[in-house]
Amino acid sequence: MSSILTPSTPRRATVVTLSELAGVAPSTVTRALKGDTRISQKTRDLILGLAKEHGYMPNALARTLSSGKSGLYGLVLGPAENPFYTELLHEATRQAEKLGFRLLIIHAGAGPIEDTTAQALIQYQVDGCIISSAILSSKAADICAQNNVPLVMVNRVALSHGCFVTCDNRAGGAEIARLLIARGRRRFGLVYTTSTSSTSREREEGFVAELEQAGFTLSHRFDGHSNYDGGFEAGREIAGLPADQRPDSVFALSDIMAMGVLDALRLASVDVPGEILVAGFDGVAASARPIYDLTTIQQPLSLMIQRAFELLQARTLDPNLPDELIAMRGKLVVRGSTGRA
Amino acid sequence: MSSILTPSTPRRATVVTLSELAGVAPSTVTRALKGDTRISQKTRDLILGLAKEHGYMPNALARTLSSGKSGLYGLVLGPAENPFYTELLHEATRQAEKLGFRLLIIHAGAGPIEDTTAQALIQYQVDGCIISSAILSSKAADICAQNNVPLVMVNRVALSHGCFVTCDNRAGGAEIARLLIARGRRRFGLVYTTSTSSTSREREEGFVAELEQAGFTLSHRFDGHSNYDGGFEAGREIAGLPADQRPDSVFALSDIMAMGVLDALRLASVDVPGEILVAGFDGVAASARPIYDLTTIQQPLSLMIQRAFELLQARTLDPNLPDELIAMRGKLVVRGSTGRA
DNA sequence: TTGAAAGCGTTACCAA
DNA sequence: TTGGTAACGCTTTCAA
Repeated sequence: MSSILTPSTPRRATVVTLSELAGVAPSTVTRALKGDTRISQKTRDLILGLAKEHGYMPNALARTLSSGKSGLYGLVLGPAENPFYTELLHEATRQAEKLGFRLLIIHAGAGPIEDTTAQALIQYQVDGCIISSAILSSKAADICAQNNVPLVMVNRVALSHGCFVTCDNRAGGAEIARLLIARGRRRFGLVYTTSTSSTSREREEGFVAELEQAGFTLSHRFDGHSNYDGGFEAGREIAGLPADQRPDSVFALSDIMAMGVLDALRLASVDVPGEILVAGFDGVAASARPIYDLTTIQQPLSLMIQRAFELLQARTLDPNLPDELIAMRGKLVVRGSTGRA
Repeated sequence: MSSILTPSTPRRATVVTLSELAGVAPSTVTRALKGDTRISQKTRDLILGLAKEHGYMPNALARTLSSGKSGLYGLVLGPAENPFYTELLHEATRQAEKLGFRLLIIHAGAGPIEDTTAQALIQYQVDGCIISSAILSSKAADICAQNNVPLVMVNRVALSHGCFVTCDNRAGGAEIARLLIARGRRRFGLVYTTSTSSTSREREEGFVAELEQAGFTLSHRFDGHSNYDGGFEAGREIAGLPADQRPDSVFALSDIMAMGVLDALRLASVDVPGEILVAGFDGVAASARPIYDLTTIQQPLSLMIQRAFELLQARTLDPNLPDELIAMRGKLVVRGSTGRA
């Protein structure tokens, strides 16, 4: 309404504006707005009415300045070519919305996090930060520590500072190993990744340890570069081997790589699961597509994010809480890519 | 360093802190920090030295309060199951980082944007907002208009208020039609979507208009629901038709749906491009995977985002600029899914 | 139940 | 070249 009367940049209503309109003090307006009980019904109604009428919106940034809490969480996202991070983004956004927080995108992509990125966290006074996958330089971590910004890593473990929430990657890797062994497989291929990610290293360790426990060993290793193309390339190499030298089962450390493997095998007319069994890890939505029908370890993403927020919120209230390290067991989802028992 | 000496929540250095340390006025510190020229080399060095020594970080929120610019842009993301939005997120993040802006995730997903979402934009004083795909209620749009928040839609057109940057969807649809016709096709299938998205409607119109111009008409229509599963379902329906009643070519209005179509056809052993040609729209990275090898219209995403930021920045400086409506021509990328000439 | 005033960290403006 | 001070919008504490 008012914008029609004042064509040139109408000023937004503020607490002071409203207080003048209502003939009360600014503090009274604040109280009425946040539902403070000790305030007369009459003035409250008056103020609430004025607020609505003038389309009042609190300035969250000003609030931060005086209250110290910004309601902002930083989000550092891994390379979203991997749908796992896409799903993580969705889930985090959904939950943040419900909790009344906002997410500041700090980084998205494969590269490491620059120091300037960490600085943005400080400058925007985030109440905490969720870091998935990407690598935080130790200097950046120091910056956060010095400025009391709580950190929670999701799907990777923390170096020296910060909480983390992960899947029990070792147990998941072991479970895949047991499944493949139970299916009578003896020549095990692994599509790994050289990224410094703790996550994939743990999955590999769990897998290999379980194999060795059963008296077996890895027969092939392929670098899948943590992405589809890397998986695809691995699949091509496998298909290119003479049939009697191929692995009879392949564990790709993430679904996105497994998808690449499956597509390459399909193009080469190698039958899955007839000739080779394939398993992945993560449980992204695409793994359930009929074309992939991929056996995988499903991460409890929603719960992981929920815990991450809880850790963050707790540390916003009490910065001196010690770091907590949470691991959740993933769920084995057996699908067609590993055949029938 | 100082944090070691003061274990209990060390206070961050501020402009005032530094000014006291240096024995100058706060305004002098501000000037030195932002590289104002008219300041003596000596004081500048002194102040810069102190700033570094004490790990000073400007408080971006306080800055907003007094300068009016937050350096924050809102980002409303469509359902990121569609890799197009994932790529958009990446590109926007990358460019924002380079420009010194931060992105506030306002929404991600299929649902419409609630009014509370629009409120968040106002409350966090964003300098502008990029909206991709999702639907902004007209009330939400009003809220933005009333509060002078510049809006730029990417990949969809604006209702009544706001700029937009899109692909020339009609021209793209027409180009696909010409290609299919040139390949000798006569029975044209369309995988459309009922979402209110202007984008897909335009693509469809361009496609159909070009067909009719050449004396042809659509023979089949399938609702693909804008996602993979919908495309897959459409593909199954197509494969389920008697061979002589199937379309001999299919245009899916987005790559993600086309991928579903291709997978369904493959599972049903329908040969592409032998029996049916398939084309998509968007040019997402996955369309280039050998398994899909999908002919598509490639949107100039990077440039689109760049323009979007430019529009936003210009309107931050001058809120009275009229809305600008930019369309860019996409590039036809011919791949194997439409066969050889 | 309400008011007054100080303070959050930064910038901008007017003086000196 | 620098200083002083008000202002941004909100919260909080202390008084009334």
